[in-house]
Amino acid sequence: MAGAQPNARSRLVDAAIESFAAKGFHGTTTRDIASAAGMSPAAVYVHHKSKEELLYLISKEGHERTLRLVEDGIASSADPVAQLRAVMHAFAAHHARGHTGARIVNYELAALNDEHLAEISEYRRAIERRMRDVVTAGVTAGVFATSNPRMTALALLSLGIDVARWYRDEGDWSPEDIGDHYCELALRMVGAASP
Amino acid sequence: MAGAQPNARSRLVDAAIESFAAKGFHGTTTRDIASAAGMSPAAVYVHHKSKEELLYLISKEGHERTLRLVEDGIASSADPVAQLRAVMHAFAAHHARGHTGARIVNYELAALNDEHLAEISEYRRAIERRMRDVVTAGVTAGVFATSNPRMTALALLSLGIDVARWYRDEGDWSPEDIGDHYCELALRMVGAASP
DNA sequence: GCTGCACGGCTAAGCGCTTGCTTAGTGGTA
DNA sequence: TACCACTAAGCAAGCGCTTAGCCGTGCAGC
Repeated sequence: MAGAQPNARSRLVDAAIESFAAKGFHGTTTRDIASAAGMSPAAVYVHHKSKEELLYLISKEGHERTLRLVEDGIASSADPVAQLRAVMHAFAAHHARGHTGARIVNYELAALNDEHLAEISEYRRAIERRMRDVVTAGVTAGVFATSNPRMTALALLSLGIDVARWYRDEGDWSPEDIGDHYCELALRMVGAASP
Repeated sequence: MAGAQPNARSRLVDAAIESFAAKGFHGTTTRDIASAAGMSPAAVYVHHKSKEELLYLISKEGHERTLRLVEDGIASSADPVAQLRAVMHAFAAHHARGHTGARIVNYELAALNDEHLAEISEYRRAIERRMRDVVTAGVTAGVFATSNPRMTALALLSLGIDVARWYRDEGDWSPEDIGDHYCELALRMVGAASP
């Protein structure tokens, strides 16, 4: 019936993101994904090896983007205060704007197979390390003051990640609003000197 | 073979908590639950109406406990600073200690049916209202200072909830450690005067 | 104190359906 | 004619849940 669609593969990925985010990996059937992409169930397997690999693809892409975003924030300045501001703003706004994908990235790790999970965990450790480094750099420089830099760094990421859980597009706040306020919260959490 | 077990019903609930937390509601089969409780698949339906109702039971119990915990923290004092300290300590420590159940409470809402979800959502709104009231009371009293009390209150709950996602029993920190540090973070987030 | 039997917790077996995925083939393009 | 994107049909396995019946227990009648 339909001829070749040049973007069928990515349409399937988009459909999978929508479905996994709404119903979870195990709550989504390959038929859900196919019909959300406007194709027959078999089309999924023309373009992708398995349902799990589709999840891995989404998870990997999402983690890469998040790591890049954190690294860009750090690279934007040599000052820990400015770094934290940049990272937290981008991180929180991203988890609001991209909450659909971010839900999969953060809440469907257990559905990955062992090999894929090991690879994805590496990204997560890298992200945590980057944030920890920003906080400890600020403490060392005397511009931050916190009794437990490691837990504080984890809490900063945790706070940003959880935005993906509660954020709604129809809500009162834009991703930008959230980025702004979370910036203020982050600076307070690390005990940065008041402006 | 086996005789009557007086606690079979609650053993099935415990098994469901373990299974749902580890593999998610849709990733868990009724056979998983039964065998984790040391029973045959049919035993689940002797004591519970359906798999969904088992989830509802766990979710309701968990939400009740969380709401009570927040209310107890507020009732412990008339001072917003002391109230926030009590609530945040209990809330964060609870999400660490009870991370297994808390994961179901916070991440499996979408698997509830419409009627059950409506009931559970009422609990969540009540919890949010309580936290918002503490923050606004502090702002009104002049002991807290934040540019967006509503978002700050949501962030406080969000921070506590996400503990359930990342906390591991084998980690370096006890629930008490987390309660202590999250207290400090919370007071900073609301802009409480330094001690 | 013993027997017979109703009761209720639990299981073996399996029903109808859905799952992830495969196979064989169709139809448009070059 | 060869190719490629895609589908119709369906397979084996696993799903939530039901049914029929077993077995240990407790109690009425003797």
